[in-house]
Amino acid sequence: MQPRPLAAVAVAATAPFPPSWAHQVRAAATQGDFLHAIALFLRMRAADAPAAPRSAVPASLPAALKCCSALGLPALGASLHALALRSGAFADRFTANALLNLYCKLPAALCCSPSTDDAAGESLESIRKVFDDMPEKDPVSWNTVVFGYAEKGRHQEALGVFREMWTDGCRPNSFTLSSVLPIFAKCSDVRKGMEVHGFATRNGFIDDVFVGSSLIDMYANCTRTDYSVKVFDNLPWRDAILWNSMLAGCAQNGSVEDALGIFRRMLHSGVRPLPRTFSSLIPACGNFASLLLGKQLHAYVIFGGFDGNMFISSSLIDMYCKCGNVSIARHIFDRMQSPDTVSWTAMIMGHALHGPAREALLLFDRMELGNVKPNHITFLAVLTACSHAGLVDEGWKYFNRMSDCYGIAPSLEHHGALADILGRAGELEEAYSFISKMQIKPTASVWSTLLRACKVHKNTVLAEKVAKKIFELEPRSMGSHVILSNTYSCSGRWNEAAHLRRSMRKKGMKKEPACSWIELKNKRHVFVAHDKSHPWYERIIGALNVFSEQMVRQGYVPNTEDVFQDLEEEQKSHVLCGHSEKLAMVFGILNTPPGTTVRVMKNLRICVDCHTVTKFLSKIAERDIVMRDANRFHHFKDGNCSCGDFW
DNA sequence: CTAGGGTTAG
Repeated sequence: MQPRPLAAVAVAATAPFPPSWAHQVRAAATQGDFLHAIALFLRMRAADAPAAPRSAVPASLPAALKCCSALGLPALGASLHALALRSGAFADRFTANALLNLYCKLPAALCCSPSTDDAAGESLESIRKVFDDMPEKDPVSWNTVVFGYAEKGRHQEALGVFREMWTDGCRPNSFTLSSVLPIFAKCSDVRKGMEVHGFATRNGFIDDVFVGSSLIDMYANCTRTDYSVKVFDNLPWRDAILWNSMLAGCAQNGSVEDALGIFRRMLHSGVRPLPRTFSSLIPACGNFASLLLGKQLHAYVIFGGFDGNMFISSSLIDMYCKCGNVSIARHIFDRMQSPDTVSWTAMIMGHALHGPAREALLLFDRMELGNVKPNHITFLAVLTACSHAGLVDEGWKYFNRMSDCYGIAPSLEHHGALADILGRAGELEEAYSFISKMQIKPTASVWSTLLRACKVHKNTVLAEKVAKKIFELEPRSMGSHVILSNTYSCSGRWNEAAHLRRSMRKKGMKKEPACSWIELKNKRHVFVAHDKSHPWYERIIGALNVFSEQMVRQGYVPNTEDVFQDLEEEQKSHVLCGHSEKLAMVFGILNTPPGTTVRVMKNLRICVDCHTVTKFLSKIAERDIVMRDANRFHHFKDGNCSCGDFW
């Protein structure tokens, strides 16, 4: 925004006393002091001031309308609309454009509509009506409407106006492009996005930072970060938001390394990070499950004075939970002044995944008492807690509470969670009939929670019935084939198990290789099951054998239930030795000082034998061991596990 | 008077 000293002087010279009302209103609005601006405007009107000339209304209406949209004041906006029509100010395109903007910015819920049941449609109508009635349309008018429709999710209408603008002889500019690009980002339409990219290049908009960041974001949303990088690298200069778009693009596409690289380049070129830089980076770190990286970023957040931002705190809570340190997460949570729904949800989910799950339910009760409204994800977290704690009655209670008290309709995921609760608790038939009676068509993943429960509770008959349902929906479901085969193996039905494995091979299905990893001194060590080529393999197996002698003296019996192959018992226990989580865990114990907590991550679920062994090891080696599998966290301490052997 | 980037689940 450029200061206009000469114009100001000119206005002041002609006004009754300087500076004029209109000038003051505009100045306050420009500075973002919307309340002050609107107060001034109203005072001017109320005084019916002799001091205020007739020209003061058209001169300050655009600013006043801007305040209404910024502050969300629909009723005042509507009366200004009437004033614009009465006073003839509507003929002024600045006023008309500001009115357009008002109807575009107001959320549907705030739109004053006599019959509130169609507030959204009402606001679209208001936009169209103002637009059609405008005496003259300029590029700003077109851009405002395109943006407004796009923002309200009316993509087709927005693109319609975009085309209409062409035929009306108004050329799109950088504003238009940065309103249209997010549409193609949302629906992942790279082809259309590239057409816009081409247009921007041909018409000299390619160096515009707004167009640039929209392009970067569009390509990233279409999983084409390679194009995002090209756009980014070709820009002549980059502001903080551009760096952020590129960083978020990498982070959302799962490349933490690239995101961190951008972060370093950003710092290196002297651009100060914004709060959003961290709320993009930290979740990526959490998904990468790197506690070391996460802690470094946390340190940066503290030194940079970014703690206190709710987005950042929530993402830190989630990151620490996902990286296996729920107590730091809780520390951050307890220090937040007013955690919002997301913060509570992240913390509840953290406790649900780490156990004791009761803690999650206690938090939920506190959240309700504190009048923070849970949402559908909060209930997923609560149901997860019930599932992990085996609380069937509580599960039903929360499942019903969701719609009864908060008007949230249970989604497919909520149904899946409840089915999981019933199944894990051994109420297999009830789970079966619950899934069968769902109003939403159950997916293979809902059924597979029950299949897993059938395996745990050794109900082969029901397992076959459930597996049939799954294979109808998803014939190549790898996990379900494995579980069914294991269910057969468990009950000694080797022929069926073998048959199933043969048919899997015929279909070309390969089991995802199990792997576990551990971070030590800024380095991640990955272990694949039975990978003898690992330089530490022999030493790890040697140590494992020493431990296992002690374990056997304390009553350890190998549990070969989860061994997929049909082998002799001794061979089976040999197979167990090579499991990746054991390799990673022993590697951790051998390479860290006594007393250090060992944190292991695994891509699949932990097997029964590894769980037992880890309990023994936590006692024998006197270590706290945190193990994250595909489903939850296990905290092993003094021979016990936080999951209570129920997982 | 108009435009760009973010947090919670699986």
